[in-house]
Amino acid sequence: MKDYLSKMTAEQACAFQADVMNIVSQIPRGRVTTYGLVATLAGWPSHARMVGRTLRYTPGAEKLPCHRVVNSEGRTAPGWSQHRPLLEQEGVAFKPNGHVDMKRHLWMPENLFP
DNA sequence: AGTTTGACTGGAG
DNA sequence: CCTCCAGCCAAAC
Repeated sequence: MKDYLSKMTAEQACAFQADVMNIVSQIPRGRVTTYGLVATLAGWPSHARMVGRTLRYTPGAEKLPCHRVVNSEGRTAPGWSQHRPLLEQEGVAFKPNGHVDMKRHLWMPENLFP
């Protein structure tokens, strides 16, 4: 479970990874979410960077709609030229500044915070 | 064992 | 809006 006082064990890291994959796979078409939010949903707040790493390096992530994950400001991943086009072809609107219009596309599960 | 490195974040300038 | 920075934390050096 959440254990902010010690490092992740191999099992926790694996579970975290699985949770991230599971959460990302549920993002509806044409919607987006953020790294930090995914980390929180997985039960590990403050691990946004870990989410990014998981989506980039974990085999199997390519099958997921990982392009529907952007940073908290609605910016696309640096060094990934296809990120923006992939979203645009799903109907995601970008603001003039090149950021995703989060107001319109940010997705959150229904039963997030009881 | 100490340092650097990010598909991150929020705030300052 | 942009860049820079401290805080963040597991992984890779």
